[in-house]
Amino acid sequence: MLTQYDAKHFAAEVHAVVAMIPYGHVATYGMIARLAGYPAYARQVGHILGTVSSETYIPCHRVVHADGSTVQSWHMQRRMLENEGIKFTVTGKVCLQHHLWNPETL
DNA sequence: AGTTTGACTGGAG
DNA sequence: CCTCCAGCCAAAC
Repeated sequence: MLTQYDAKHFAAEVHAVVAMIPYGHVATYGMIARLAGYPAYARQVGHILGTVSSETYIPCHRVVHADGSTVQSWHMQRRMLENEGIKFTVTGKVCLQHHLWNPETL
């Protein structure tokens, strides 16, 4: 059982949630945090994806900011998303109305 | 042990 | 739609 914050457990949960994001869809850092069981850890999700992601392949490029914008310090992300058919608005954000993943569709 | 940093978020202006 | 800001929390200094 989990009595307090456990970095390894958190990383494992984040890994599992991100892995189920369907092709052509995206999720936000906040969604991942909530689905992983850590509602207030959106920032930590970003930390995990930026460091632990090298261990195993996970579609971390499908995780964007809550407003649909892509990560400023990770320019390759947008290209990867466009490569799988994701559309962007003229303001440079992912068209969430069409691509935001709905976890209830599992 | 105090401060800064960061792949975050929602609300206010 | 954009910028600014307080709240957020572990990690790195």
